[in-house]
Amino acid sequence: MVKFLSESPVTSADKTFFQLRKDIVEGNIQPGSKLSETELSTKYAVSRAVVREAINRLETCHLVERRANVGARVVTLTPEGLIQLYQVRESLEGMAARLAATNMTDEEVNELETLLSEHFQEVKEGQSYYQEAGDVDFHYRIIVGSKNEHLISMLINGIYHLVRMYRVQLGMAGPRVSTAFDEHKHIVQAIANRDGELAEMLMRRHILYSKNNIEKKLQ
Amino acid sequence: MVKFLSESPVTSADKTFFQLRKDIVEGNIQPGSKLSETELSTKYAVSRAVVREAINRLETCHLVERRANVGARVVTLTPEGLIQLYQVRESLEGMAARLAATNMTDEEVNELETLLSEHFQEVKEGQSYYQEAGDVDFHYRIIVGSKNEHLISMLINGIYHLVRMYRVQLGMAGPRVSTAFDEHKHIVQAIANRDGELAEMLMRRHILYSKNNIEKKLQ
DNA sequence: AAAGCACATATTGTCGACAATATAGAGATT
DNA sequence: AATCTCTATATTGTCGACAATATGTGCTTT
Repeated sequence: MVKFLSESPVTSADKTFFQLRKDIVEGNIQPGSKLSETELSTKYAVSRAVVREAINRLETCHLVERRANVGARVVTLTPEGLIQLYQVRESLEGMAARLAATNMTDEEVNELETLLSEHFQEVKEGQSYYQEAGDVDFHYRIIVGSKNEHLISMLINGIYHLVRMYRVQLGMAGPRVSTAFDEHKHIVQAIANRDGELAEMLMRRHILYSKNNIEKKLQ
Repeated sequence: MVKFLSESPVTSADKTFFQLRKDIVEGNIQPGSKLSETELSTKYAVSRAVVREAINRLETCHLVERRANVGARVVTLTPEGLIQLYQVRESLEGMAARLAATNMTDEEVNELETLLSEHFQEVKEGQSYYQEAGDVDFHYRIIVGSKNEHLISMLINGIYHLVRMYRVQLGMAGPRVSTAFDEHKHIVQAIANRDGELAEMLMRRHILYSKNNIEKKLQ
């Protein structure tokens, strides 16, 4: 169950994949830049086969684009891409919230409420540097709480890293601080009331606002 | 644009991937069975590296599950899995229909209407053996018509092959013939009227009915 | 007899080398 | 001068061999 959150690399290809993904998402490897297999294999001190496997996995995350016999490049971010990404995210996370309202155990709901109050303390004390981690954790729990494997996989393996990449590239460390917190609170209330429809609607709005906020930065 | 429909294999790993996917989806390789790398490499006359890459891609389609140092098995189908799959499909294809109503060109809408009338002829003449291909084509066009790359990729690379696999395993060659046709007709009308909300709702119902139909077979 | 341990075996993970392909640049041609 | 062709080079695709790991078998021990 927690396997989605604590990805523990067991194989060398795993480690290389996680490292590369981190480097791309956090901007250490620039969008549009080429991923040379030989270069990376010397850099990370592994064989080319390992790097190839890592790049293949990055491709399925939509973090790199690969052309046969040519190579892989880190995706370039575009305003259209951001809009399309948030369209999908709105739909999927809305669905996750709806399912979570039905499928989360009482204990999981309690933990979500605890997380929220911790979050509240941090916001009150102005510890905005915990923001991103807190926000990611909040969304993660609801996604996992949906108990739908396909949904979980698409969001956590696919969408989320791209979202983070956009945030980093646009220089937005965390989400909108105080307003986002209120939105989180209402979503949790709806889930605690087992009101799936409301939870979905609130989550969709929450993500829509978030998109609008990011779009402002883009222009 | 058409790249999603006409996947042309250029590399040896591509061909192996397509072949394996076909064999799994069409039931030539049974659910739950082990995919031995050495065995497959002799069977398809390619190196183990090629087979490994193909299996990796199958894993990202959720057609096989892999455990490190142990190997890959074809997924086993469960009633819960089917329900979760159709939950996601309902949401995503509903979204696709909504976006298609906005983003399809007039020409694409015309082609969709043409396809539908061809389909109608076939149903009238009782050529139900064209059913599945026609149904798949219908859904494909709307998905591609959404013009959302993420959505297209998730549905066509991920969901659809699993759906087909369930259909084959449950012995349902095509979808429900006559009623499904009417549903298709209404969806196209909504798209032609550029009524995204209605198109989404009708598509969701269409998939819901389809799910109910399959669930009956499961018990 | 059941449980635990050690070892043999088969499978996956990793590696370096070779083959096939794309790209850039020099030279030839109009 | 511009374009085309050919070649050299670098990169990716493929392969077979070796290393590391998991699993099953037989033995030992209680």
